Parts: sequence; C-alpha cells; structure tokens
Amino acid sequence: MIDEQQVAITDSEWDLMRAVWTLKRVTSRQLIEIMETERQWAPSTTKTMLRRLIKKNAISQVGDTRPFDYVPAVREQQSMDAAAVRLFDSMCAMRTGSAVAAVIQSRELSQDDIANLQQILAEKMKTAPKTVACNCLPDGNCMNMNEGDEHIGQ
Amino acid sequence: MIDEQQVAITDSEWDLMRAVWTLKRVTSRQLIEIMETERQWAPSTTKTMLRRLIKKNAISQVGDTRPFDYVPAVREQQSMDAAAVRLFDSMCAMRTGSAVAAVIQSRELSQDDIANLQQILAEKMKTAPKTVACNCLPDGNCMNMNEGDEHIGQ
DNA sequence: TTTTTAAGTTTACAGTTGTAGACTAATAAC
DNA sequence: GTTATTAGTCTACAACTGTAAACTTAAAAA
Repeated sequence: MIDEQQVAITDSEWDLMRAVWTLKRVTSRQLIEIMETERQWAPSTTKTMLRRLIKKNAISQVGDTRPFDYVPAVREQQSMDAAAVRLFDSMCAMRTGSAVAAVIQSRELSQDDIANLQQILAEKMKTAPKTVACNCLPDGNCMNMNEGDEHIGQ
Repeated sequence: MIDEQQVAITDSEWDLMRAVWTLKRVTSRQLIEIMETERQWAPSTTKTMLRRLIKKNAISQVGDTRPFDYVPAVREQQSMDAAAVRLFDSMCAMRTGSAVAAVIQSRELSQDDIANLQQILAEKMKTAPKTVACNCLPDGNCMNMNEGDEHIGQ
C-alpha cells in the first residue's frame, strides 16, 4: 500500500516538502515561520503551497480541531528517486552515464553512499552492454561527433 | 566561449531538442514531420516549440534565404548535466546518493560508463566524508527514522 | 459573549508550458 | 507575373507555477 502515483513536485514545492519531511508533523504556523525567515515567502505563499500540495496528495491535513497538523503523504526518498528517474527519462539514454557522472562530481557523497554505488555498479557491470544506443528521434545517433558544434556558444 | 547561461528546457522541449541535436542542422519541415509521426504533434506545435527554443537561445536559426536551417545553440551533454545537477540542487543532500543509485539501477549503462563512474567514485572515496549532512529546512535532519511514516500511502 | 486574533479558504495575477489555429510573407509552379 | 505552396510569425487558451492579497471562520482573550 505504498504511495503509488508519485506526484510531480515543482521547484518551490520541494522547499516546503522538505520542511514537512524534516518535521514530520507541522502546523501551518511553523511552516509559515520557516519559509518566511529562510525563504522570504509571504505567509500567504506558504499557505497556498500547503494547499496545493494537499490537493496533489503530497501532504495530508490531520486533526479535526483548528490548528491542524500537516504530515507528508509521500516519502521523501521515493519522491526524489521518482523525480530523478523521470528527468532521465526525457534525456538521451546514451548520455545517461555522463550526466550521472556530472551529478556525482558536483556533490558530496558519504563513504557509505559511495560504497553502495560501487556495489551497485560492480553488479551492473556483470551484465553491462558494450554500448547503449541513442534513443533520440529520429532513431538517430545524437552522439556521432562529426561537425556540427561550430554554432554552439557565442 | 562555451554557452554560459544554461537555459531551462522543459519536458516537451527536450523532445524537440533531441531531434535537433541528433540531426545537427534541420529544417522546420524535417522537425515537423518527425514530431508529427513520432509524437503526434500538430505542425503548429512544432513550430511553436521551435520558436520558443530560439527565443531561449537553445536553438539558432541559420541561413538567410527562406527554408532556414536550425542548429542547436547549446550542447546536449552540457544541457543534460545542468538539468540533472539542478534537480539535485532542490533535493536533500543527504539523500543524493540513494537517488543517484535509483537512477543507475533504473537504466542501462555501458561498460565504459560504468568503468568511468567507478573511476570517479574511487577517486571521490579518498576524500569522502563519513556522512553528508541534511540540508533541508529548518536545518533539521530529515532522515532521522523515528515514527512519522504511518500516514504515508493509503 | 463580544472582540480579537490566528488559521484556513478564495481570489488574483503575471509568467510558463502544452497544444494548436490563424495569418502573413516568401517561393515555387503555372 | 499570378497563383498556389510553404515556411515563418502571431494569436489563443487552458492548466500549471510563483507569489500574494483578501476574505472567512473558528479559537482565544477580554
């Protein structure tokens, strides 16, 4: 019964969601204060986001008496995984490896994270194909490095 | 003189961009046909996307006589890297590793890709911290696994 | 129990995105 | 040279986003 339909979370919604995930159960008051001091959001902005996230089923309102509490309705890791996978879905398969490399290089990973990734990669290597085909339209190879980049940049 | 300000590419724009990257130099006619057969886009939709991408400086119009040609103005790999890094920027640093793992597990990587990643990870391991702090608001630890997940899912 | 205040709900509004029709200006065909 | 085709530009429009004011209702305070 885990949350099936992963909701799409927008940029600023991530901000609010992260606070809710961190606090696990919050009042709108708390959220308003946090977003106000940390993100300069007007109280109304937080209220609107909260309302939208509830409608999207990413947050649930609990309690029946007035200062309600709000709790996450989707898990953080799952939402992150889904968002990341989704993004890669829209990009060329052939270049996934490099993009993942860029991400890894751009941020800090713990020893455990790295060990875990190494473990996964070692396993994956066993059945890895020599190459991954480009899946861009029109069934072409977006990577053939002939001419073509002269116009890029300014 | 590489493209500095990486433009934000939307979901459907990725589709068109990929075709442009693949073909390197295309006419609107070609694009219209590709998107029409492969994505069921109305000709106008392709035209609009093309126009918007030009305005965003992701594609350049070249030539001075009527059937113009269109060429990418940003590099595919760079755009992918930027988009991926950007997404991770809005999510919890502490969970980056797991999300990257999810991505890796979700798709095919070539032997070279894997070797490259392994190389990067090995290098990164040398200076990897024991743990990566959660950078969610309110400076909390979004990962402390006490109670809190009872409400999730339905 | 009337007033205040805080919490929650509606409305607003510009900009973006997905989709696409309408219109205009070059070319190509006759 | 007209006319028919295209290629390119403008307009449209609803849904979604970022941002927030206005309004309403339920508690809390007086």
